Amino acid sequence: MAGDGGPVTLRGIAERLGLHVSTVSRVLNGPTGEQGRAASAETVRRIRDLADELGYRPNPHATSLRTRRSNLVGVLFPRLSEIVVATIYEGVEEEATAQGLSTFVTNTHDDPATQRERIAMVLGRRVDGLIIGDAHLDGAALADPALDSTPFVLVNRRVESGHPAVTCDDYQGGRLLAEHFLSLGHRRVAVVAGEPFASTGTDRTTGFTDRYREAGLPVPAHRVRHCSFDTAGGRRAALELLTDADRPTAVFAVNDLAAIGAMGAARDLGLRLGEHLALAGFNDTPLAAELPVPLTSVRSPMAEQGRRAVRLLLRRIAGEPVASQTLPPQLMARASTGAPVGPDLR
Amino acid sequence: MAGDGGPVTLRGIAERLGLHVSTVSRVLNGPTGEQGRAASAETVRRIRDLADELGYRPNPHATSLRTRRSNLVGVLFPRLSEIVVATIYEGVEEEATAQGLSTFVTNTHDDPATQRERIAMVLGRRVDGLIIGDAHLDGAALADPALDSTPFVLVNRRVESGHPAVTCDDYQGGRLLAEHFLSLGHRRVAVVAGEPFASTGTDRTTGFTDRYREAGLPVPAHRVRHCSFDTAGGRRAALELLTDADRPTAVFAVNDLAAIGAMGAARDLGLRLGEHLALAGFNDTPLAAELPVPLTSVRSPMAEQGRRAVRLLLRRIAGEPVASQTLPPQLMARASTGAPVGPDLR
DNA sequence: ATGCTCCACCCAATCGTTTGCGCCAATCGT
DNA sequence: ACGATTGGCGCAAACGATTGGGTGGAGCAT
Repeated sequence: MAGDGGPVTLRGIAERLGLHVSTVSRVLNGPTGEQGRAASAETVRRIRDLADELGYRPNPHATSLRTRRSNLVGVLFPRLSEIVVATIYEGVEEEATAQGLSTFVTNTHDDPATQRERIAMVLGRRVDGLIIGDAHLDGAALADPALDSTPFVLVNRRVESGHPAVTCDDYQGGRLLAEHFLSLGHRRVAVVAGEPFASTGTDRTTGFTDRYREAGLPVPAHRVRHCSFDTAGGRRAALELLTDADRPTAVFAVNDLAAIGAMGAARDLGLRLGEHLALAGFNDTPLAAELPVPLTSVRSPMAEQGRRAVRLLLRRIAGEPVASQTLPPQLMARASTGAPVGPDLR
Repeated sequence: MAGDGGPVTLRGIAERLGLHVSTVSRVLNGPTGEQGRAASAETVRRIRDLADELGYRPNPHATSLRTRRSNLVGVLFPRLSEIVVATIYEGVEEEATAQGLSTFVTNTHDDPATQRERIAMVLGRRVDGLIIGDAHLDGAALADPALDSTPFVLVNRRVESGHPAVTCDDYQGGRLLAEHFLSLGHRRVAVVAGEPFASTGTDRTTGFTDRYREAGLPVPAHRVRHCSFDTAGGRRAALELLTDADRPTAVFAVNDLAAIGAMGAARDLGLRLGEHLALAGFNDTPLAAELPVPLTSVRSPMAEQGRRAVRLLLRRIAGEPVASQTLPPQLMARASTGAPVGPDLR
């Protein structure tokens, strides 16, 4: 089909048909419905037939150059190898594809310099907008003046300044878990809090500690431990918390990965989950339920966040007013959280 | 700085300087080194100064249109939410960035129709080449004639027809594990084999069973169970294998996720890992070591695969002859694999 | 003075589309 | 029968960059 001479262009089609390229362009861009007023019904048919006989695909570079619209969006994440992020991205990709957009996705490793560099890079690619999933609470990287001319929305993490974002209601998620721990009778609790620059971690932590404070059991500062979001960080933080003289009976790790690290720490200390120690994570990743001791976690709508972020961005690009959205979390109680046990237990 | 009138173009710079755009283009494209022969030293300086005072970034659409080179590569994976894949992609992205390329990455969910559609999509975006990480052994989706005109390489999975690929030496990895099980004295072993269309699973399986056959202990067909690559699949397959009358003493799951599913199954059956049952995975994902019972696994160089795939693709694009590469795996023995125990145990 | 070589630039075509405008013929109204 | 519509297309100018081919003048040797 596409055999002949190089890629099929509008001009190629026009010449074969003895028409002008502008006519062909109008027809091919016009609505598929019978009547635009692009050309006569007969001509329309001939053009359409030849176009897909030849497998014509418009050259996006030419189109973008002319229209100043690239149908490209840039997507920034700390690291795609984290399942939560990857799942959000799946939602982004799904919706973007549905809307005829392509995405440039890139890992910034939460490094401010890389963030700036990558923002510059996608902007250089002339994206129509960007979806930022690695924002730091202070919004530093977003202050780049180059961003003034390109619309963007946040996803996954929000920012203090209140830029439009789609996130899980992390604060509420933290409260849910606190509620759960309280109902189980845990009074001495701790938080593996993740990175202080990520709203996911801080909001979950705040929701949790707020609820505990309201219950008259404020969580002391030394029982809130910041750490990296991975297993290694969770492990270290948990180790410190659990070797404390006054060991907490329940630990909330602000994501499942950190929780798994905490499991490792508990194992090393000879503590059995659900018996000696209650442990909960966040995000309800597919692993949580399969672990030897199934992990209590808070389910957050990840792919949905991604889909909504795309739609939000589209509205921003269209110049419509937009507001942030938060999606409701859901508690998934499992065996890793049980009633507290007395200090006599070893 | 970029304040004034719209985006900075070559023409804008040329006009301000009273030069011709072609001169500016040559200077800005020329080597940074003092002496091309683009223009006088003085002119070069003036152009460079103004260009970065104004924050000039060439419009990639215009460049691509003219040069027929997009510096874009398409990347196909089954699903980015699998950590192995995501890690390979990190390698791809790192190297691509280093080489001045941008990537379109997309999830095909191992669905042939989606694969074809996505290939068409990235081709439509006029990528310079593609990196395919979701190939099926039969190479069906690669037969698309549209692919004839665009170079591509495989990563992660190879294909029967031998198209250039960068993979882990999965066969060798399977053998390593068989060796390990043999040295521990396991004679009745089983394989959670993953999807039959993915070379990763089949090669690991074949390596494993070959080694056992060589040891005079062929693994019967009913002890090799195909399943999806996720925890659910691993769980189901393991459940079937472990409820067999003649229960195997050791199980090799061809990836860590399936292994975790198998852990769930073992847990449900009351089997303790490393005591009643030896279990091993593949890929040595960061979780493996942190699990309550640390999981024996085979480490495969994932990011390195990605980096090499990019370099291989670049050579292909340049028209150089290329050959497939396999990277050596490495056994990481941990507590989940222990010596076999008699049938009396419960 | 003449012819040559270089240097430092400029010219203009081109990549493939989009889009405001204009033109010609057929049709319509009266 | 004649001016006014209108349908159906063609024209040409963009969009921003690259690149093969000039061109004019300075510098040099003869």
